[in-house]
Amino acid sequence: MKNNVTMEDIAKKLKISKVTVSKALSDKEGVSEELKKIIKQTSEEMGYRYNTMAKSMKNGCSYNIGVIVAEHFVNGTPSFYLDFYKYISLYLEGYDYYGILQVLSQVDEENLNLPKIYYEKKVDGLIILGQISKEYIEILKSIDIPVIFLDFYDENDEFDSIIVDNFFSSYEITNYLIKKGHKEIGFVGDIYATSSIQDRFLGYYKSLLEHYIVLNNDYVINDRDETGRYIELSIPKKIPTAFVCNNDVVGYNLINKLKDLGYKVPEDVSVVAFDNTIYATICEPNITSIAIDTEEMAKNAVKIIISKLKRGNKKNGRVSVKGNAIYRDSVTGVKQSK
Amino acid sequence: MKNNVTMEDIAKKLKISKVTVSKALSDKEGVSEELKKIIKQTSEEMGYRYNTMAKSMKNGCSYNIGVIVAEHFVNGTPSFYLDFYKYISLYLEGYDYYGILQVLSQVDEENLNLPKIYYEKKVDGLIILGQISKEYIEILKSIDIPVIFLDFYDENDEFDSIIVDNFFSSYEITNYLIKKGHKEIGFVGDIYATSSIQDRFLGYYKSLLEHYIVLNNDYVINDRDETGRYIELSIPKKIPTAFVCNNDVVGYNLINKLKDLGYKVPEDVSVVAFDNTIYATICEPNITSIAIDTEEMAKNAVKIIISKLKRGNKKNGRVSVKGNAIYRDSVTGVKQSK
DNA sequence: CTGAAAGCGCTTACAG
DNA sequence: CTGAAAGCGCTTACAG
Repeated sequence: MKNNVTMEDIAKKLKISKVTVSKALSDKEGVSEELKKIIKQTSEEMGYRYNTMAKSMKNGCSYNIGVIVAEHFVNGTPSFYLDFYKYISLYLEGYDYYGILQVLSQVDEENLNLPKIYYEKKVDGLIILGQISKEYIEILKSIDIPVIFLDFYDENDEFDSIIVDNFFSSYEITNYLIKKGHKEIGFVGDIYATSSIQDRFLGYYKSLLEHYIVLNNDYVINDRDETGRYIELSIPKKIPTAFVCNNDVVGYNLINKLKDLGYKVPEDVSVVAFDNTIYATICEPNITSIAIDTEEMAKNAVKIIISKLKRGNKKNGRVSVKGNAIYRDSVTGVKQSK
Repeated sequence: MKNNVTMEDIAKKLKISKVTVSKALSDKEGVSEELKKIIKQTSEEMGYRYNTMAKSMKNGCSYNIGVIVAEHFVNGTPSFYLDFYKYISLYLEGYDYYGILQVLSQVDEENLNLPKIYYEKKVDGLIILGQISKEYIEILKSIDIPVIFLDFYDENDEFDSIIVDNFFSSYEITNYLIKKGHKEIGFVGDIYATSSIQDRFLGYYKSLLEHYIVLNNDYVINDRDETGRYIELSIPKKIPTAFVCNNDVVGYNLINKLKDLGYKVPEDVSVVAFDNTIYATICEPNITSIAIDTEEMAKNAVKIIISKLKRGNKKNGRVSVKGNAIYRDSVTGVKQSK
């Protein structure tokens, strides 16, 4: 079944040495153009397939990158982490590398078991996708191949990471609202809940500051209780003309709440949100939302890990990638509003 | 940086031969328990990691399985094919195999380029995820490693495949409706559009037949035009007490349509659908829907490809995996209906 | 421009 | 129970 044509076989057939075959096939110098052509042709005819593993043995690289994602991120419904992985493997291919996905089970994470692909030298580097426990980060330090984080960073900054630029994305979308004429702008989200909500709040705040708009605390609405469950939104009597919501679900809830209250979106109130999930599009009107730039982030992750492999494991620090605003129908200029 | 402890190093330290080390570490016989223990311990101390590649070289297996998915299936929003992939890599690990995902670009599919991972002998087998062109199937035949299809099958049955049992799933859910007392049951879907809709229709029909319920053609409602776009559903004057919808989106549309017409769901009309997507849960009421058993299908795919690797590339034929009904609030017994 | 030799880190017979 | 030898399929110096 398996064809096992090797360079040796080609060499024998052509009565030359396998060294020459090797050189010709990998376009190294030291073979006449003539011979090279013959070798390549014969190789095709014989159905030769390059054996990456032999090469790997020689230079001790597997040409694989492990992508580790904690179990709870990919349980249940299709996760956008798998979308990250898709782009990772896509860009990896451009460097002749391949991705090996390994789901880190709850048990392995708790027991601090390093991934099997590491112990088996299956991979030359590791991309950690999403958050993992502090303890696990700690043991990751003992690993002797490059490790980077994607969509997460460790507080001690020992590992390079690629993260969403929540701050800047929020700043930009708030700028956009202000450019549209809005001056009374609210923010929906528990600013103590997660660091990403916090950054989104801060970006919103910076935009206000830059435009000399005073932050009105009545306009900052909490969206969840201590357990993280969403709560009924309490809309202030005097309502702003626009809201920045920390995610689509909240945007969706807000819009429905506003409609119940008799407000029109976007005529009376404009709404923007984050994440560009299905909630942005099942909502009436469809919500202008900031999409995480999964592709750009994955591309950066690949670039960084490859450079660590090729040019030594130097520090790169954190790379922030801002989102893409997807403009839809939930925003209007404040002039036309009435 | 790279630690490069080899068996040889362990052997030297212990002043024994690397053969013995090899045997001890892989629990082969021919080493005294005593020595084995010492070897294992020393191996740990020295931070030895097994080099899979060397093993691979010896027996010519890469211990990787390629998973190929056509570009258009994973473009845009998170795809459930990536969910398949997650389970594939999960189950593969149980066999000490790993998955390498390769997205087959439109261009490569059209030009009939075999995956790079095949040419580079990176993988011992291929799982094709989702539909690919007839021409591509044809050139896949020239491949000398096992190839199987997941969620797709070729008409000529040259490859083993794991598919959704649309027929049986539909049959079961219709039985469920009948058990609930329904006798007037409609079907929503263009039965000429795709083979999966057809199978779902046929399963529904079989259930009717078995219960001596005559198929009423007025109850079979088309849901899309020739281009595949969804159309306005034309509800018959005399309405059945239940509907089987070929997917959630259609179920969602149907329910909204029924509500517009003044019917109550499920009080007046019960509705079931397929795929268990978000549309089933954003709908009021939430729709009872048949979820594709991604995990079971992936598990089967892995089992089959591994067995082809180990026990020779024998034919397995088609394996159908039925879905899991997720019961929600869109169905009620016909007795209570009024 | 061409090739003989050594080596990457294991495992598999085969001897002792 | 232990180990010397050969080999998996390449590539990398080094000679000629």
